[in-house]
Amino acid sequence: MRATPRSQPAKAPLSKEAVLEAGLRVLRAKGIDGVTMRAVATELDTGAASLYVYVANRQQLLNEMFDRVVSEIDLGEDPDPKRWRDQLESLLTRILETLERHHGIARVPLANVPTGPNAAVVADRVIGLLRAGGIDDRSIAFFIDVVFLYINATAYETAIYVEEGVPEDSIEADIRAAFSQLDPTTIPNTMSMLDVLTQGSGEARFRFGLRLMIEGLLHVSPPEVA
Amino acid sequence: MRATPRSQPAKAPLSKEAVLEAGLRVLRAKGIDGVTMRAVATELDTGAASLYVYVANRQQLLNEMFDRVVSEIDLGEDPDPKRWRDQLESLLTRILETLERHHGIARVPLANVPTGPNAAVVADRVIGLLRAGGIDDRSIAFFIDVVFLYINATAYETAIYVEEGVPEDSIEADIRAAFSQLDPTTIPNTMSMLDVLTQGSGEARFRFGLRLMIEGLLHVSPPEVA
DNA sequence: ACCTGAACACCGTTCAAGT
DNA sequence: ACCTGAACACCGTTCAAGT
Repeated sequence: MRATPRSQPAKAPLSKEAVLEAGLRVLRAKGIDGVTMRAVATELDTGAASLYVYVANRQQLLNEMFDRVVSEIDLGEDPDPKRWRDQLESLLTRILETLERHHGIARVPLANVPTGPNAAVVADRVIGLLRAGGIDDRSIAFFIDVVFLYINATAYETAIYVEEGVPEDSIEADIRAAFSQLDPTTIPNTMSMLDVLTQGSGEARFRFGLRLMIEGLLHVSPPEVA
Repeated sequence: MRATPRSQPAKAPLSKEAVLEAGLRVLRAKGIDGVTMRAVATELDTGAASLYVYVANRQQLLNEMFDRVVSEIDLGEDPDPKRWRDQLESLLTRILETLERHHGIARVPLANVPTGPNAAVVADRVIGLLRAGGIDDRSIAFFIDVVFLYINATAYETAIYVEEGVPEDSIEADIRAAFSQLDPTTIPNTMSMLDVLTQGSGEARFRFGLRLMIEGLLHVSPPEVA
């Protein structure tokens, strides 16, 4: 049997597509810090140098991976002025969940304004929901910035705890241990509400923050601009 | 002349203190990513291995540097129920400014709950101001989390732009350029408010977010806890 | 045009050896 | 006890050489 091209061990040819998929596989398996050029290359049975034909550098690889992740987000139903608040809160929560499912990918939009097509569509839907709620454009412009920063930071923080292997329930114990090391007279308020401070899941805290921002939007006057 | 210890070239003896100060000098000069064990060691005229007598590892060095930075924050006057909102907004803004003055140090509290003494005192003061405003403890507990996440993420984002040398005014042009690459029919809302979207300084956006959260606190019911 | 091995200039951390 | 050089196991990126 002659080794024709077709009978080769079937190593898939490289392509930007293949590089991104390999990157996402590595992300799922080892988290964002595990996504090194070498690791992605190994996943593709090649050397790190080969990737540079398809991506300019590691940062651009991560940027493109991010936009792929964002494409998974379900935009939900069209904006309905009667239910815009619920729709908005649900969409924003789905965004968070999608980012959290991809350990640490949220560091990417934290590090540079995402300009991929999918991210733009998601942001556009958020704007649409706010308009359905009758919010003025200037407030919307600022709100978008604030709320995405909040979502990304939340997802990134979650990823770090997962990466460090901190079990959710040990955080409370850690915090208590740390506070007990300090001089209680310098932090009287904290000491008098230690129980309350450590209550509530990350999810509940996130949703409370969302509600604060949305409710605030209904009571704060639009920002002045120069 | 015999070389007595006193007549040596006066290399300051190492100490945790000295290591932290060297770390902060490197931070000011090269940003958070420049704070490598080797760079800090060079600053002290020694090798990286020598630092491990005083700090367990790089992460702990950064943690301790962070608490030192936090010690610079001016807590302001004692909480006054008549002016608590202004006091709170000012304090939170001063926290942001202090973090922004130390390029990228905000990545530290984003990566692990800060448990140093100075951070605890600052948080305690924020709690005190909220109590002066009559906010209930459960809302305070969640608010603290949310607002510090917001501040840290804002400071971190600023640091990245500075590190990458992006001039503040080029961001608008970059965003416009990115949007013009996309299919306008997929982002109708965005296209119809492009001007508004790029208005406003980072400072103005940050303060708007703060106002949303504080105003929200006055209109949202306290979170339920299991 | 695409792919590759080797090299360059870095990292954090450990450890045996010195004082 | 403190300090150190060298080594280990990594990085991202470049480049000359191959096909």
